[in-house]
Amino acid sequence: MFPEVHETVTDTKRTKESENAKMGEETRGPGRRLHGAIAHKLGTDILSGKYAPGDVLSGEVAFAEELQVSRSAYREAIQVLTAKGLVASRPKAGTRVLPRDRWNLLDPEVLGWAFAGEPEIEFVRNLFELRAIIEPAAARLAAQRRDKSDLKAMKDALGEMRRHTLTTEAGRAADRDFHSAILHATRNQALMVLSASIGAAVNWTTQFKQRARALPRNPIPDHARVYDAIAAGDAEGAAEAMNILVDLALEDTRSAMSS
Amino acid sequence: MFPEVHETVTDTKRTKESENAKMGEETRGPGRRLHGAIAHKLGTDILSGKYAPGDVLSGEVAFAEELQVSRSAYREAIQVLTAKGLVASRPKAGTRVLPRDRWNLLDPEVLGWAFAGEPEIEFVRNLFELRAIIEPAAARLAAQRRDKSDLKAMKDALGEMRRHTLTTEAGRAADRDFHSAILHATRNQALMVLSASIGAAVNWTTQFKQRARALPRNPIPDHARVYDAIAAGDAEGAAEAMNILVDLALEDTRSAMSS
DNA sequence: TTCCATAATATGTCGGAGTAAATAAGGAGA
DNA sequence: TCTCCTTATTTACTCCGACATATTATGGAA
Repeated sequence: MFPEVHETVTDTKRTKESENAKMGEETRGPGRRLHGAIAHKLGTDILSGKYAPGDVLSGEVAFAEELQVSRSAYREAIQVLTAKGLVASRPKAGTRVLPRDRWNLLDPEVLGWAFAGEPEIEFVRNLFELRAIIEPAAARLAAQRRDKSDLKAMKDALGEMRRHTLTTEAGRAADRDFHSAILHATRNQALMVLSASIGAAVNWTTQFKQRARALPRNPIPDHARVYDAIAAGDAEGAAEAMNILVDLALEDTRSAMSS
Repeated sequence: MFPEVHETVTDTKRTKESENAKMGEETRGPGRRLHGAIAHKLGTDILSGKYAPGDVLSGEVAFAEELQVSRSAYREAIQVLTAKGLVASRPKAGTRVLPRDRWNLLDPEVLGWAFAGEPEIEFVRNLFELRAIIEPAAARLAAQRRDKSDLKAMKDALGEMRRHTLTTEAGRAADRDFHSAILHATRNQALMVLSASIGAAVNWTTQFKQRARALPRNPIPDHARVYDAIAAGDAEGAAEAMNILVDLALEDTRSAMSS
């Protein structure tokens, strides 16, 4: 769609926001390819609700032209979105956004797109609920299966957490490392994959907390209790301590988001 | 690399296995596009271990030629695998298989590729462990949040299960519907997404059980107990009943796989 | 030996042409 | 008038060949 001849305004909602993309500049971070940038843009647009489930995107040629990219790059981006269950395309019918229950919401990249804008509070609650299910169970397994290297990783992360606060990136990284070490000690691949998703979500929600206000609570003692139970091989104690930890985090986030 | 002047046989491993693919025939089921077929082939090859983490695939032109497909189709397939965390490609360095902990193992399609061949028994155990964590918690939430339509869906699925056995596709579908209805009643998007993965895994493992021998146990009473507890709003009872159900399924699968 | 300019190589992007599939339109037959 | 089959048309799908870009390897100068 060359701006000077936009006579084919066949689709519904293109008119008002034609000051669109032009890609390949600010949206395209370093190291990210063009098709990756397109996928990121479309992904965030879909997750933010700009394109709702059931909507059919404009055709390949039109949309690629609109974004000022080649059809190849656009198509490769669409394949990415298709792989994550966000869209599906068929000849003649076009490319349409799939219903939400088809989205791979636990895909790390999709989660990133969801949190790129303002995520729905309901979805954040869902993630915390999942975390409240997974992590105590993981702590229980970790207490049964951990070895010395696992304990060392947890202890190191705990030490890092003592040196920084959750308001710093280093502190959040240490927090993630601690939880990641626990997941790793479960020796369960599937749980570890969830670790990537949950860890990312936890990271973003702690950023929320930081945005709202400084953290009132000192998280070290709660984490230390989890570590002690795992080190002692106390499965039920580890599960219970982790339960408390997650509940407190949920509490903090809830009050932060209501402010 | 024009076919009539193929004197440049620079790559390493083309010689011995040149009787390879030719795609677009038996591997390409109806409704599946060419790039989807390529992604399926490469995905199963990676999950089966034919390409191990760290391996670098032959170059685009060479591999596309080997599969007798265009570079475009091959590239789109690679984008799919990249989106699922199986591979990553960089200019000059080539496309290499990522370590296992980067794979999105809970992606339904990836799970399908994993079960296309003979899945590692350890991985199946991991999935059941995850299921044993998720489903009782889901049943607990479902008991608290279900409405009439949820109960009707469960009841219908239960009725279907009574009419068929798990040796038939209809019976397995009913079993999946029952568990899916419970997940849906939790009102938790993240849990529902896991439903797709777990449901698929359960389906494939029940197929395993069937392959080994006919099911000895009648699954109806166990399922009915879960339903009764959810219908009664008994959260702890639902969790406990589901716990038993998952344990029994694990038991059956374990004995079937050891035979 | 170290460092920087240069070349080599593989992925990335582009534009265009043609194929195949799914829907819509139209016409023949009942 | 309705049904069914044929035909058009639209759209995604595939292919091709070329060029751009990024990264590594190479080789020469300091």
